Amino acid sequence: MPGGGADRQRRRVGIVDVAAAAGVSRQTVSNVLNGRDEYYSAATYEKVTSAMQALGYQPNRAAQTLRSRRTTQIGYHIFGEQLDRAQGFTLHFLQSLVKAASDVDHQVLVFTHRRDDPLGVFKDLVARQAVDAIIVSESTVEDERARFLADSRIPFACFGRLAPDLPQHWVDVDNTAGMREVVDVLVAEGHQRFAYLGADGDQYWKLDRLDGVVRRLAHHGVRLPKASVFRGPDQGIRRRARQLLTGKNPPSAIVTGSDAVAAVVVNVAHSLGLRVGTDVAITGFDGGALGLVTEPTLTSARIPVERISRELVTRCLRQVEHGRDDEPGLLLPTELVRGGSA
Amino acid sequence: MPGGGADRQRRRVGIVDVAAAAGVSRQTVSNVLNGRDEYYSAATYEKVTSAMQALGYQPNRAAQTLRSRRTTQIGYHIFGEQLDRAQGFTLHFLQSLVKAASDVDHQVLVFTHRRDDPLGVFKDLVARQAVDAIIVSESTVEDERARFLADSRIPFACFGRLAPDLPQHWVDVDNTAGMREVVDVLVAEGHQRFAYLGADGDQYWKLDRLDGVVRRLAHHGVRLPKASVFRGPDQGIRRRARQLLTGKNPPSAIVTGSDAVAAVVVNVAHSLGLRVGTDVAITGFDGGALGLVTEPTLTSARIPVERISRELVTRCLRQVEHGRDDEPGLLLPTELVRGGSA
DNA sequence: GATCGTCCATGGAACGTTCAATGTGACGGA
DNA sequence: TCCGTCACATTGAACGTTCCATGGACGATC
Repeated sequence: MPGGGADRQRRRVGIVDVAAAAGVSRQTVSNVLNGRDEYYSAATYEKVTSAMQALGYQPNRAAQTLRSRRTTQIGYHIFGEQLDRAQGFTLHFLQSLVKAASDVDHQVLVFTHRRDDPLGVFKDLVARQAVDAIIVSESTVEDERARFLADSRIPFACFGRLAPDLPQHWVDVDNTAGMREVVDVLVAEGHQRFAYLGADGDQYWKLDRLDGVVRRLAHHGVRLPKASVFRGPDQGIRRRARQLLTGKNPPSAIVTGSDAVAAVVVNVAHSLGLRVGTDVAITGFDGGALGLVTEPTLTSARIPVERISRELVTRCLRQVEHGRDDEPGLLLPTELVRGGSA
Repeated sequence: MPGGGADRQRRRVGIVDVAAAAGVSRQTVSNVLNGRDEYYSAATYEKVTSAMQALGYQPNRAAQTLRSRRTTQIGYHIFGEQLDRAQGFTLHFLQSLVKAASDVDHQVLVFTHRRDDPLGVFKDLVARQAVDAIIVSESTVEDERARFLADSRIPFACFGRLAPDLPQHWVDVDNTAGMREVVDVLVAEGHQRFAYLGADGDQYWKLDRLDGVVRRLAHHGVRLPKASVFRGPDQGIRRRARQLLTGKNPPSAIVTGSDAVAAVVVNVAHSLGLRVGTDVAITGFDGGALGLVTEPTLTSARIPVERISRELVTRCLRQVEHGRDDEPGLLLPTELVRGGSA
């Protein structure tokens, strides 16, 4: 093999190349890389970083992970079936999660469960060192995924409050308080005849929202008749909204459990020739993009998605770093968005 | 240190432990793991797999990646701004992508670009060995991301057709053909007065859909007056739909550019007291979940999301394995979904 | 009986990084 | 002079796997 084209397959530039170029040792480069500033002087920092720049060095994550046992990846569990109207919200949340993770130099790995072994993936991902921690959304109070993760001592955080006997690694929205604000606004504007429409399903947050409305109205001394409350699928919502608005003594304000439901109700009201915001007030819950494309825009309780993502990521990292996290669960307030619909 | 609690920090079970338990060498275990069946007998396969089972062995991905230079991860680029109605579709697509990837033992890493350096992330992910390949959706014909990836010799695949001078690593939907089918159905049912409503934006697929409608109607000898064509934002759609339906000589069929637009138009029609599917036909494009929650369900051209995801992943893996892929771009037909709206 | 090919299996080295321990020179106090 | 301390820098080993070259057994062929 004489006369060979030497650099037929050039080696990737690694930490040793940087070390050589900067005239220091491997470990020093590593220290600079990991910001252990008590171990190097300002002068060496300069030498090392400029050598990195010159060589176009990028640390190899596989090697870092192998040695340090940290992946800088967070798993996000996404349901395979989620085909309802919550899609807009879910995507928005995912986007903000990716953003929040990248702000602390982490990536998001999206995964679904296998049908035959719903919980297996969770453990596999960690065992095989694909992720450091897992974020679960739409968790229930007695979430089996959370329980499994806790039992397996896998760092995790849930979007959705957890039962007291579970580790309190959760962040959630104060649905009751959010509805309280919404009701207060409506009452302040003089509304007296209310109705509530929401999606079906027994998720606690759906129940909480209704509950918040009921309680707050009671507090104001306003009656919410049984017949004016309905939770069901989209078609049912549509039918019931029409029924309510065309019946005798129709509600002047319809509070709904989500922006998606509100959008449907707004359309029904339009179809009846009613001016939304004037003839009838309609409110939503979410405060996402959907509320901006309806006409008029929705008055709603905005869920602080960005903050939630940040907090979830923080909770994960604390567990990864300290092996535990004693921070209690976090209940975040919503922010009232005043649109034209109320 | 006598009398020590020996297993205070037990070593993770690795390939050597399996080898020892099975009475074979490391490499043999590795061969079994990677399915190199020409290198081991059925008997050793048995021994090895049962040893793995017994020890609960999970291969360490970091080590595998480091040595083999393969991550079994695919990057998916997601826009930070995507706040329009396409959210439902995007999430659906992501789900199917995760599924398609996991069918070939790969994971999906979701990432966004940094505002200051939109293309940097693409290269970084590959250089740092976070992903093997990248999937780009909503690509334009002259997509700069695609060009960058091609120049950087990074394996990739686009959802959206690419210019001929770019590598043809793309899969797309035949929008024109899809609309052809839709129009054919409407014409067959005797419709003569048409209108077209679609979202604004100059993405080629939006133009293609309109184009498909125009051409096919011409083919049938049906006129589509300029005044009956409109592309614009949601509010504009709503206004124009009302205008069309209440004007003199209203269209009997409204073709729309997407299920999202169709849903809006359906609502407008409802609001005017029209029976959708009887008084006026309305069609969509996507065939996703949205078309099922409207009432009546939408007649639409279904985009074969699952197939698209599979093909995209396949294209990526071919490039990763062979260093290249000469397969041409793939234009997939839609599938006509007959709902009650037409 | 030497040679070859096939089948299965093995051990050394390497992937690129961080951990853990050790070294060095300067400085100050006893 | 000796020792301890501090600030900075270095070296050997390890992480857990796959690549690569080689080895032995066995049967077939010359």
